[in-house]
Amino acid sequence: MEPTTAMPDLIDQLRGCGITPTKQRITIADVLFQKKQHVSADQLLEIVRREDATVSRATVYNTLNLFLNKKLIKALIIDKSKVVYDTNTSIHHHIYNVETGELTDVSPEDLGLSELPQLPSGFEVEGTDVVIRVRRTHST
Amino acid sequence: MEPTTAMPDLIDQLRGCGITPTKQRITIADVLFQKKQHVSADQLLEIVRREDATVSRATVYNTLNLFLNKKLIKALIIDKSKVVYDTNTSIHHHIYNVETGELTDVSPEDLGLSELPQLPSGFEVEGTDVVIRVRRTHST
DNA sequence: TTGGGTGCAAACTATTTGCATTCGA
DNA sequence: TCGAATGCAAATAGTTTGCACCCAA
Repeated sequence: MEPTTAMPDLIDQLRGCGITPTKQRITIADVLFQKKQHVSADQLLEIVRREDATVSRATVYNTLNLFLNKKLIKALIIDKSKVVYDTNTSIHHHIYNVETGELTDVSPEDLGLSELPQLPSGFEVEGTDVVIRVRRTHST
Repeated sequence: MEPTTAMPDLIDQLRGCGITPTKQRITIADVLFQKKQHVSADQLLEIVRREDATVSRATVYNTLNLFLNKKLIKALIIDKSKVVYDTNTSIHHHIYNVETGELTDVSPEDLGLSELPQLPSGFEVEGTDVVIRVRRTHST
């Protein structure tokens, strides 16, 4: 892979967000947005290193935080010490298979969560996190 | 406070759950269920130590996990590394004030989240976590 | 009495940070 | 070139664990 010469779209996108497109950041962005999925920092580090073995754990964390600040990704807290990063930044929710760890997106409409409770006036909703934990019904 | 002689209800409740009511566990349960609120492990340790200075951090964690297993409390993950424990074990959701850290309960009815998305058959819902993050609208 | 519970400190996991080196523009 | 970005390792925060001592039954 030749990150600096290849995938100019990705580079432009980063630049457009005011992010200096370094080799590691491009590789990380490539993995994140290519394999559009929910990844933990550790999984991300592992995958990224398959493409560029020189990327450090610190850089992965720094880059994730950078992308978070720039709203390129969302952090998703699934469980105590189980954080995954989501490249889908539109409003949506999640179904979490507690047995397999599999995560599925749910659109707000499918949730019937159109109506929020009336908040005390003077407050605004910053975001709503919904995680539906499911498991396979065991016919045991 | 004389935990072993006072509050026999609490002791009976613990015993009823198959929990040996030790001095520390009674104090912790007292704090948790008296000040019916959402507390972090650290806050809990601090409050508990005001009643009994000899309680160790490890015991607080061990007891919280014990109570969790016995379904006496629920863990509530609010933010990356921000876990609070909730003595309200009925189905309900939360409004989180991101500025003050204040947590408010919301009943499922108030959320209009009566309808869950149809899951693939063979799955059952284990639980649904909803956190609505709010902030005061700044009239700046 | 005695096995489970506790306190302490060390271990562990996930993440952040300080600093010297390297790289992009 | 030169400041920003990186890698490394050490630091930090939150939680768990091993082990000797202690206490509830």
